[in-house]
Amino acid sequence: MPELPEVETLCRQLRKAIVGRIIVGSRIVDRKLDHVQTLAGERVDAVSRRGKRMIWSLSGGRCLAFQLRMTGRFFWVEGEALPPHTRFILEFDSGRLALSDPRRFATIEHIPPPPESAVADGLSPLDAKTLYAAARKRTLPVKSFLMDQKTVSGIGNIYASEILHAARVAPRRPACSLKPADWERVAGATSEILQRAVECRGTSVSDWQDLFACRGEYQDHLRVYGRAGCACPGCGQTLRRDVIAGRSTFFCPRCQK
DNA sequence: TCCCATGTTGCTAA
DNA sequence: GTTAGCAACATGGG
Repeated sequence: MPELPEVETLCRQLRKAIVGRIIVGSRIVDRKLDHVQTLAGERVDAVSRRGKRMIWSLSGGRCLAFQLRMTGRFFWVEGEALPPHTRFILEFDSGRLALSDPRRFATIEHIPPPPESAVADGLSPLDAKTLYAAARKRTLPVKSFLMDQKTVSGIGNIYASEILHAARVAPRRPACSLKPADWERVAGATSEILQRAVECRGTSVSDWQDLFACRGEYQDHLRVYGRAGCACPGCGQTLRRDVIAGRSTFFCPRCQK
């Protein structure tokens, strides 16, 4: 799915577009979403985010939680034409919101207001000591550790490679083998990269688009993702692609130790 | 035709 | 208990 920066981009845009507004009507296009109850008459009181999950607080007291997974996108629609692969439509008096999702992996859930989460969000400052402690007994590759959402939420496949390159840590190292100094660099790189990516409205390596169908710009700042065979921007060594836990992983074999 | 894809879950086996 | 590996979900692009 979109990773944290892409979901954060949507949250910021949606806050301006729909918070305080009443849902006039909702329409389910994809029967996989038949369980979503009617939303007509509810007001959207807040739009928030937990990692890659977006949560709307509704005036009725409940919340709607969206997981966009791989290809879910929200588009603001002012004319008649709906985007391709529209699965769900929400109508406001100011316009319509379409959930488009070619692969149909996205999920929508009605949930009670969620309690405060114990998991650190990738956009908030991370504490290196907490990461070190959480990884102490974990032998899985540090890249998988960063992506598993249980310690830090929001990091996906693209940003995991970027973060580890910036922190000069080899992705296959067991999580428990990182020293406190390594975690300091990982923590710093995570905040820095995710914040930059939010400022760029995400990464459009394939087809990511924001609420207004604009591409992000962080793909112009990627240093390793998708660049196997290219020179490492740090040292000039040829970048490699390996598969870790079934996912493409890009790294520099010289400057990442 | 084959392989790949920004995610998550659940199964099996080591 | 932990982890690796795989399949599943479903579709489109190169």
